[in-house]
Amino acid sequence: MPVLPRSFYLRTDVVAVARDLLGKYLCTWIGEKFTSGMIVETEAYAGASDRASHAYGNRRTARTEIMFRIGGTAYVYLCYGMHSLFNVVTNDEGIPHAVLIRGIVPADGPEHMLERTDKKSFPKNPGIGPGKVSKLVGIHYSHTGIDLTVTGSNVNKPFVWIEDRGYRVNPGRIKVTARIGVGYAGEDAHLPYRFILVL
DNA sequence: CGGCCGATCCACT
DNA sequence: GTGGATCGGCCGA
Repeated sequence: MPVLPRSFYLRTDVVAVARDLLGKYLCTWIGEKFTSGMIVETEAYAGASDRASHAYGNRRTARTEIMFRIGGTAYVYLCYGMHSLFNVVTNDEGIPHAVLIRGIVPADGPEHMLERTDKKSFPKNPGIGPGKVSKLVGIHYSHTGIDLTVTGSNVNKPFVWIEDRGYRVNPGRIKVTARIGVGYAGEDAHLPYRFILVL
């Protein structure tokens, strides 16, 4: 399956990248297990000019440094002390744009996902919610910085990448809303930067 | 070094 | 609809 190339992530419009990630497949080879899910919800974070972004005003810290890397890098951080949230860095090196992956529909390796969530069967929407996305595919905040354009499966080393499997998204099925949990961002809290693929 | 709070989830009522 | 879990990041002293 075609892995999304560097050029996909290098585009300058982070909002367009967030929209285009709908229908793509988030894949991981972690802990000797392969799992994947189709992306159905994303949020764009426009870096320096976006009050909701961790990198607002080009703020650099040990954590946000990853956001300044070249597009196609994974930015994963811990939220509420217990959830690893997975983001895709976009744009050129030095421009801290990112897309938060908020929801997936399980595809490959459902048995591993059930094991990771300690369940016998899937509930209604098992992969909706950014914390659940990471839980299902095995992503941990220690995986921040991984190169998303490199894939692999046969050594004991974590790999994370995104594939285009040819699923064609009907634009009429994309719902656009404001982002979740960013009330502190003032006017930027209302920006239409959240994309949901209604199946 | 202390303290506050977060791009959340789930069990329980 | 509500609150508890649970801890790294960040800021100010």
